[in-house]
Amino acid sequence: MAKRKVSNTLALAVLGLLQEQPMHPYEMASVLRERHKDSSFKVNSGSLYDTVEALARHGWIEPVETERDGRRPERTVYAHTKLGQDEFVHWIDELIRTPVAEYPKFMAAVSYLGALGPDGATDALAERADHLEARIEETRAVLAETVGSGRVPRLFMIEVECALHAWEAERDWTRRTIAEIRDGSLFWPRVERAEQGWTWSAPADQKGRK
Amino acid sequence: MAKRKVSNTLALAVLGLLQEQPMHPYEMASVLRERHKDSSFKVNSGSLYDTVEALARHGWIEPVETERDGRRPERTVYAHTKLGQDEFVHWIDELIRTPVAEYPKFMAAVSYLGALGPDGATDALAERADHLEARIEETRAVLAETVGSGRVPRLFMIEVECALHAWEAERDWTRRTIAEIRDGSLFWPRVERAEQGWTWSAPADQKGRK
DNA sequence: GGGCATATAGTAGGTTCCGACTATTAGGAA
DNA sequence: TTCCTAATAGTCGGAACCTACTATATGCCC
Repeated sequence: MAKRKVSNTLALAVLGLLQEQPMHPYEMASVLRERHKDSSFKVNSGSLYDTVEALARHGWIEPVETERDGRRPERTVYAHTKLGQDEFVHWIDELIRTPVAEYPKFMAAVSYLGALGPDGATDALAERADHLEARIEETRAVLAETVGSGRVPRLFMIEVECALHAWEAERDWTRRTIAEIRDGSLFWPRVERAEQGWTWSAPADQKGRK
Repeated sequence: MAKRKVSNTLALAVLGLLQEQPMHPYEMASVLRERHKDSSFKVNSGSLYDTVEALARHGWIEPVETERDGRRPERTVYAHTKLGQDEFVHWIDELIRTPVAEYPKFMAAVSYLGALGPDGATDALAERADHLEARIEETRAVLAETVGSGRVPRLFMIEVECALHAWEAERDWTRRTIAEIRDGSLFWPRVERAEQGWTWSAPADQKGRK
């Protein structure tokens, strides 16, 4: 499978918005924020303008007019093309169908959880769990006042439910891990420098060596 | 909180490895792969050399010798510094403690799940669920032959358990969503262009308008 | 013992991405 | 009226990142 011409997912958001109506980049950013889509897409003005240009280069969108309001900077309004419309659907299909490796920062840190020691680790994990809890509450509130009130169809906010589910899972894992460190079921080896590489203490009678 | 000098998590991996012993970049990559850490860190030789250079620039690591074996390219061996050691622990603590926004590609695509239509969506989601299932099985196998056999302490592979948990959650959400689309409990509005913006059909008697 | 795949070690070059900045207008406080 | 802030609209320079490539050495199959 050949690599995508434009791989930034912000491009997906742009294509999505232009399915509805022509827009200029600044408006795209505003609409995305209004609809809470800025939790699924990193909406950064620098990236946005780059992305729009790249999409135009490849013929997936095209400028339809440039307006100027007083002495404000000129704005270029873009519309999607037939090509862009097809690509939009194919891209979504591919992204849903095929999981790709991602490298969340948390996973990287958990890799070296050992470096914090059992107390440092439980402390840091506990704080994370609290932050996650707060974020989960906020998200639930957003869902309640949009989908819950019938103002927005549930399908249009489905990614928020998906994210919510992921955070809940992360919170649960975090809490469970804290508990396992506390009650000793996650054994904490003491690593020591040996003449050749490292040795670590083992839970029962096992001894390991790298 | 001031921004980190080097924010690439690959730098965390480098610091982690150098806590054990001095190494040259190529060896770091090999060791990371050996230990299955390449699922938490994107190990790319180009990025690796850049990252190592950046760490050296900031004084977190330093070159200790350059060797040459026959006519092979020269290799520079690096060691961590006191600064790098402190930074390593602080960085991990921060990453664990404070969740940061990330933008997985799947979330972006789910945002526009509607574009696939109910049948296209269930089809794509089902394929994803199968891929996830396969990945989960593989990961379990890896855990069994390392931690399960007592060759590696569980703490040293804890990030693999964390990832496993996340994938299981994603698989569950995916399966549940497929079921909800099929049985109609996730209502699929038909969106239509109106004179001003868009209208969509509503499940019961509700009507919405953006 | 010739050829081919793989492991070793790193470089080069370009694209993408992002934070920080510019400049104008509108609205309200004082 | 003037000052200050927020909103509007976008630019710019540099860091990060990744792909593709170079070049040597080694093992091994036939």
